[in-house]
Amino acid sequence: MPSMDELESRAWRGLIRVIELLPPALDAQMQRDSNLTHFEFMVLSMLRFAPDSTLRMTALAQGTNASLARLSHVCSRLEGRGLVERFDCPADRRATNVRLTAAGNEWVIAAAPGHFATARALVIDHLTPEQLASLAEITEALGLRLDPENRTLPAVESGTPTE
Amino acid sequence: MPSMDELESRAWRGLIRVIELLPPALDAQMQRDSNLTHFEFMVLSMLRFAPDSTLRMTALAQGTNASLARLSHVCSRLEGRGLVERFDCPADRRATNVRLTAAGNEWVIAAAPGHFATARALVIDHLTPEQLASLAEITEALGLRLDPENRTLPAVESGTPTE
DNA sequence: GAAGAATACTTGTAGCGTCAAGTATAACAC
DNA sequence: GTGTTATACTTGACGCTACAAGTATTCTTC
Repeated sequence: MPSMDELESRAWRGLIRVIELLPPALDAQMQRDSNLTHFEFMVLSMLRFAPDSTLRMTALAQGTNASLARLSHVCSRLEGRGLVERFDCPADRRATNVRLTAAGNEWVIAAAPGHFATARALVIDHLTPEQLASLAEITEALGLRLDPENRTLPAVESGTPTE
Repeated sequence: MPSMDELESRAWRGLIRVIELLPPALDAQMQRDSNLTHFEFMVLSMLRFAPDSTLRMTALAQGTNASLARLSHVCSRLEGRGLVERFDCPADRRATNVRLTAAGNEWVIAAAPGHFATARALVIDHLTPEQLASLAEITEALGLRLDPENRTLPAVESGTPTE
């Protein structure tokens, strides 16, 4: 029977706990201070640093670890609020581009400091440089394994090796 | 302007990635194999190891890192499926107790192996013992900070003894 | 160059979680 | 005892995400 030893169990329960508590905490701050979801903030942030503040839906979905359906809904809302705009991609007419509007740009810029402060207050400031290095290593390893359908990383290789 | 250095940024992005991807992955396996949410599985598991398979709602909420409202909804569904039953707590009539039914017990027991296998396949098997130790340390530190209203840790001070 | 397959989305529906409000009991103050 | 406050939930409405199905292009193969 597959059970866990003490160390494995501690790590697992700790991870689950963080996973249950961190997202609501991030959303709460964002909602309160900027009327945004944490995910919406990520979307706007990615656009902000993209060339011409524009990305294709697929690229944006990959960059934010989200499904296309989820992103589509979110973009509809953001578009309704005037923070982004969508237009057909001239190069590939199946695709649609999303661009940050001027209003959207101002909105992210205003939201960013609070977000970084929260990231520090909730996570970064409580870890030593060694722990930060471990966390980066660990989460990068897990990220590779967790991406089920190659949604989130540019498909550098053809396949994910399965057990 | 509070920004992040390279190491902080890697750790943060990695953590966010895991947080976005792991919960859906856990839910997907549970849903497919046992028709349960990962959270529902946690609820049933906690009850399974509680004395008399019974816990008060508050204790159960703390143990699963959830709000009382969320737990209440979930228990209603589980009760509807006959996996748990609720009854008034004789010691404190404000409180309600939740008990695992026989059917519920069988259901968790059947679901557990698949869950542990998934935990291994997605997380544990990809980490060295040192990384597991780091992860336990890190997540426990973060967990302490993340608990907003002291919901999730047993209130050691005021004491919530069962019955 | 036409059929079939793959890609890139969009949309509708259903389910789960959060928030706000409500009820009932207990504990405390005086 | 009585009034006030705190605790322990429950419930209803709303928002967000997943899933499934649908549409419109592009690619591939022959």
